[in-house]
Amino acid sequence: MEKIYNDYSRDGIEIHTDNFRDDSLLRAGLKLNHLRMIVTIEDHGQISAAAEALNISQPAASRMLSEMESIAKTALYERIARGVVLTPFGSALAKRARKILLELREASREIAELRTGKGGSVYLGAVTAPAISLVVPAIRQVTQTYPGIEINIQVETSNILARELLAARHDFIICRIPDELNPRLFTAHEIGVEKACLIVRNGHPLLEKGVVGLHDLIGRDWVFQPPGTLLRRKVEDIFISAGVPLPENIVNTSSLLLTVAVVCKTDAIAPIALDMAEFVCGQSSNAGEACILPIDFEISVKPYSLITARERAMPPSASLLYDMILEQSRSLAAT
Amino acid sequence: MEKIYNDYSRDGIEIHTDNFRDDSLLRAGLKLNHLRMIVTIEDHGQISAAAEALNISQPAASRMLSEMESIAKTALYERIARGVVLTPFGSALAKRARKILLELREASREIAELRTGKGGSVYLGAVTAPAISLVVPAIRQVTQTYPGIEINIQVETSNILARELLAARHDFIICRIPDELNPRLFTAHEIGVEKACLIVRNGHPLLEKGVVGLHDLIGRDWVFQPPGTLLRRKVEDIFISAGVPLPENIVNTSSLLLTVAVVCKTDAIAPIALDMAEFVCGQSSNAGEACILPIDFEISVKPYSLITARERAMPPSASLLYDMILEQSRSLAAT
DNA sequence: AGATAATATATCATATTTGGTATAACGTGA
DNA sequence: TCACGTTATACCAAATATGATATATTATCT
Repeated sequence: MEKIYNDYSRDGIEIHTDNFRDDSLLRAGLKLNHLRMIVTIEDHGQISAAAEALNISQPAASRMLSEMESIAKTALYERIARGVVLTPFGSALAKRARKILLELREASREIAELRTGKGGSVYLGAVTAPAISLVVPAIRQVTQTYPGIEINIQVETSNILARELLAARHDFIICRIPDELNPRLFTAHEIGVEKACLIVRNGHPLLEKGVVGLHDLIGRDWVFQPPGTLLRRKVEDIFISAGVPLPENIVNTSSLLLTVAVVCKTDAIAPIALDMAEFVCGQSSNAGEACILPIDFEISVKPYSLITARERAMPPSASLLYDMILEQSRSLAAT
Repeated sequence: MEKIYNDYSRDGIEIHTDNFRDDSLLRAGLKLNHLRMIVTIEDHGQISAAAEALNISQPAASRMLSEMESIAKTALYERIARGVVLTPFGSALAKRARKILLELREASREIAELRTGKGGSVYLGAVTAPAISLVVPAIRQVTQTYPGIEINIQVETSNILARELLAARHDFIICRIPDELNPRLFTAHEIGVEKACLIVRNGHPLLEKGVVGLHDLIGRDWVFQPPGTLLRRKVEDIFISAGVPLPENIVNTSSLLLTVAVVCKTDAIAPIALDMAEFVCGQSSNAGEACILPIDFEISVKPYSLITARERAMPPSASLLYDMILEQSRSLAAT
């Protein structure tokens, strides 16, 4: 008989697990739908709501939960005022169940990718800067290796992206890990620092100065993102650290388009991500009328990382794109 | 209704996955026993052998496989001369199936641990040196935190341990990754270098010299492990590099006990792992008649690492012991 | 105490699963 | 061509699952 090779070794050495016959949950009759049930119970906190989400009647859901308790030989939930809450046993099982169902979903995805002969699909999110500087070049590369690959990119804030990753709607993300989320949930490789710069319109008076300093910026007009945003606080910190009065004439907007439009048509100064600025100032459009103001200080914001959820499966296509982006960031760092 | 907290965040922010309703394998009726089937087929290469392993008849196994192909909408195996081989689709599914079943087994283990109130169980393997220098101290610590924890340690060579890990019979291992296995299958943290030293009996003539050099060792009697072993090759390399003739009067044995016995009763010199030597020379037994020979060179063998299988689940008790060993190795490195 | 929201249990009907045995079909080697 | 090893299919019986409706029970709030 031809030898069956696993990919454990370089030269085909067979390594077998046992066939899981001793697994008590398996032996007792646990089913995949039980796993869906407990995950849905954890999400909704009510048996009737979970039943609705799973398209079964409430008594059917209740009985399925009782079945699970017989299988696990322990209480998995208890009633509270309005609904149920999982016990530590139930939570432990729900956590595993979620991972199992995610793995199964990735199996579905992988088989679908293999079956269609396409290059597969990838779901990723990125904050704006690396979306442009890293993802776009890597996409160009990967579509040559995987003709027909389907790439889904969400460009959003780190807070939103991190939650989408945890909710398993992304394979990986490029952003920073928000302070209010537990960093142990993630695996992160720092791949860049999100630098910013100031842009002004072509012909702006400050451009005649060569390189400008903080003091040259006093009393000027500004376009800023809303108060509290990261970039804005960073610029404010630079002013405060240097003992320079904060800008006073400010337009507030979170829209990059509006920011650029204002900058092009007025003498306002706007801080934006360096990668974004290089993109904007290189376009042969109205936006091409803006340019980067040479300054004698640096605006660094927090680093961003290539982030996955811990112990999360990734299909081959996503792994490939991940690796390409990582490589791209190393190339950029080396120049 | 009381808020249901996942452990995603520090202050209880709910993040929901969808309820997996779009998962094509799930919708099409995939069952956990299908997963057992395909894993067992991959392991055995024959439907009749897999049927036997799963305690069902051959026709039942054959039909189950056909069912799976209907569910996956693709061919998962093809017949060969004697038995079957998995297609790339089948292999992809088997890989995921194995992970799912391992996760489920860990769920069983975790629930059993929680239910019995014991400290849980851990399966680990270690090569001899760190088994003594790191695992024993960590075990002392962990049994205080987890009274009743059940720890299973296999002390073996790296080749054997790595295969046992891949076969999911260990939670983690401490050894080096064998050259013939694919290192991408593992996650490794280097935690120590397996240093070796020379031992001689108390009263050995060389002890009168204070610190001895390579030239002092010419023409002496030796006890070595068999030709080709790591430590022996390392010592031979040291001699060759210094242009010193290799030892000629050699006893070959892989038995540590025999090695120590010979050293105690003759003027032979033996290289053994430093951690082992410190253990051996500290005993109030016959072995206590040996001591470490002060030498003016160092015998380093390959580093050893704390190793897990990639993307493998670990129960809390195993994670705790893993972390303790890692901490222990950092403490040792800092002194 | 009563109303309300939610869960638990009983019962039923129908469908599905699951294992077996028997045997046909296939692929290979001599 | 035949023998052998292995898989594939047909058919059957029994068990199990799965959903529903009806209604009992529980917990909380007013």
